[in-house]
Amino acid sequence: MTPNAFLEHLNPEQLAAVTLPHQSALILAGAGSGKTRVLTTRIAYLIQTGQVSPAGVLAVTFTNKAAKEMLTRITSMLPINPRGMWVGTFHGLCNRLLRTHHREANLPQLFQILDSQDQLSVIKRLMKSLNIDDERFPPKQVSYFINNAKEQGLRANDVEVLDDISLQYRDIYAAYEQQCQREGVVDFAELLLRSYELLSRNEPLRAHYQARFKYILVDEFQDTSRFQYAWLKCIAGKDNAVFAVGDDDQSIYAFRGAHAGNMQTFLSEFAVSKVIKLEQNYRSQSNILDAANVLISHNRERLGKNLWTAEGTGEPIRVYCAGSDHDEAQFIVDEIRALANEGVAQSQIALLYRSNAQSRVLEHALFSAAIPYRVYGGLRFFERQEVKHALAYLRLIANPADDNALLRVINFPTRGVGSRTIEQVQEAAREQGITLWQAACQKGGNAPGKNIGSGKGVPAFVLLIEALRRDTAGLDLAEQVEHLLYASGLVAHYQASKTEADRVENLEELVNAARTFLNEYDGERTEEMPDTLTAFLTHAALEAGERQAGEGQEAVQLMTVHAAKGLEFHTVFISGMEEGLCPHEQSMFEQDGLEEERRLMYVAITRARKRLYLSYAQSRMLHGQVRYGVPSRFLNEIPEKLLKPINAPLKQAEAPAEWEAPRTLRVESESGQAWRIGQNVTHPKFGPGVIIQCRGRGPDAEVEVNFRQSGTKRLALQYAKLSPV
DNA sequence: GTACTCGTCATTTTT
DNA sequence: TGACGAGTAC
Repeated sequence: MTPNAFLEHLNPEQLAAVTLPHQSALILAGAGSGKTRVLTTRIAYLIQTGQVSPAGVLAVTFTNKAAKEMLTRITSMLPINPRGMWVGTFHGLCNRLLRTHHREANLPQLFQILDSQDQLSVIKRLMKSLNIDDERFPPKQVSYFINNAKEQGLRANDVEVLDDISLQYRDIYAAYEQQCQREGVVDFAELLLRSYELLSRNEPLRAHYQARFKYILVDEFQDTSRFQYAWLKCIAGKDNAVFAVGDDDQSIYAFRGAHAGNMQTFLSEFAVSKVIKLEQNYRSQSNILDAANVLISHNRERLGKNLWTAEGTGEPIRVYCAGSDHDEAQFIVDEIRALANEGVAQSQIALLYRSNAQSRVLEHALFSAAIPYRVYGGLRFFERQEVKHALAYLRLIANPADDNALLRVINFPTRGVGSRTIEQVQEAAREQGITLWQAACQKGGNAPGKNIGSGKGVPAFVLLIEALRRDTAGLDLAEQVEHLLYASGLVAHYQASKTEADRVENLEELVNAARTFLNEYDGERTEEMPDTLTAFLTHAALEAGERQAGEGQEAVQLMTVHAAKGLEFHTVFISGMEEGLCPHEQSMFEQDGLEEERRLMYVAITRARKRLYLSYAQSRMLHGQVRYGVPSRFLNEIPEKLLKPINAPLKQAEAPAEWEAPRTLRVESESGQAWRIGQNVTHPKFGPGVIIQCRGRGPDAEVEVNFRQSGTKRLALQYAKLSPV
């Protein structure tokens, strides 16, 4: 393929972004503006034109899914081995770095990764052994404290101590650090921190990577945390080009550390002279986009951007006022039925809500109506209890020092190792400064040391693990997993259970997962990851797998607004448009909480291609109590002209004051210039803003504009020196 | 070891 | 309301 072939269908802004010379740039990519396309085409273009070799490309994404998607698209454009490129999540890339340089990073090559669950159980165990009151210091808080410190790049020694409480937190952090180091395990935050320390302290290594990665591309840049930004800055150095793609209006993860302010910082620190806005939307019709534009214009903290489409106006946004949450659900069900008659595929219909608890009523109504549906959320494959048990056996085979894995399965399935016995093993390990496995072996092998426990459980366990290690030695990964499932008694345990028999299926699925993994990765064994088993365990920790939900079949899609980011549907229902729910009341306590809620709403609206429903309920069952709701303020922020109330009036009827020119969607000034709701404009005095209302015609035509700096103003077109942006 | 009760709590979530 | 964790009783 010639470079021209994949540049052909790009619009001018996309083309400019794709073909940008070697310099740092910010691409403000609105919803549905072809962001992934730009990113992947740029990589393909750079390689194809010989500006960089695959090995010189570093691309960071936020999810594994996005990384995979990017690789697939690139390899479909170019016949290259993607292995040379570094494409992955921050954590995935850090893992790769640390495996390659484990010695310099002071880690065992086969270090294991703790997911959040594992981290919490390590903390609980640690606190118990230190006799720390978990009422005064809830383990969840402790993990938050540790992750937070790491996110700021702080080791336990660096944490500022203000009082006894923070002293205690710091001490736990220090003990936790030691413990992880001893066990050869690393948590998510540690992956980042450790690799940052590695690069920042090891000058030759840093120079090596800076010389290598000429082109660094970052997806979803608005979701980077402060530390991730620092990491990028470190690896980019002075001379490399960072191509950051993001949308500040879609920043909805501040609560977990995303810092959209990185965009501004990036502009100044990387001396960015090129900001390209991708504003043409290829997804939604203009009523939907205009609503989104006007809504988001109420946010003050913006870089500014306005979506437009060539797709036509489309339908008005339907607004439904329900008496109760049940009514609301019933209304949605009825509409879905009607849509089905119109031929809309069920999988093209999404029901979005702010919080998971809201899905219950909807599910109930769908179920009663026999409409198939899929709920996204809940546990993921590698987070399931039975899968984690099986993985714990694997981890023990790979690394006997993994105390956490040992504790997970020493008595599962039960083999007569009670809590007392476990305590004795822990005590023996602590006294002698050895791992739990070593302590257990003492007991098992009748080696010198205290006699632990009274039963045969511990020796049996030791023998089992040793047998597993021996018997799986010559097998491939899938066979190892399969062998372990039966030899450990896991399968037998679940088969015998009345309530948990369905877990056997997931265990069998784990064998499939291992086989798939083997097929995909085995041919690509590299020096940085020589051990297939550890590679698989890493994969399981870093990539928790699909959210459950029956794949493939036609079904209505239910999910939170957060989960819907990046997706699109023919029809979208946004339910629960009530104050307290959307915007969520909890968000009011947060810094810039309301603006984030508005962005959330913006994301939700821009998921719809053709049809959008907003519904709210006057009463709703919440926490076992009936709550009476008021329509969300966001409804009022959307121009009435774009809305079509389905039943009740949207607002309380206002006393008709003085006569007002009828509101319209568009007006023309006498010069013939057309103005429409949602349009970006600029005024010599008030600066940039967005049109939120249009009234009248001819010489009386006027518009209401929400200016970024000076708020809402009503302007007569005849006099105002307004110009389109 | 399991089955039960009681009390607590209640956004959003990826790695 | 209902899910989950801790603690207790058999």
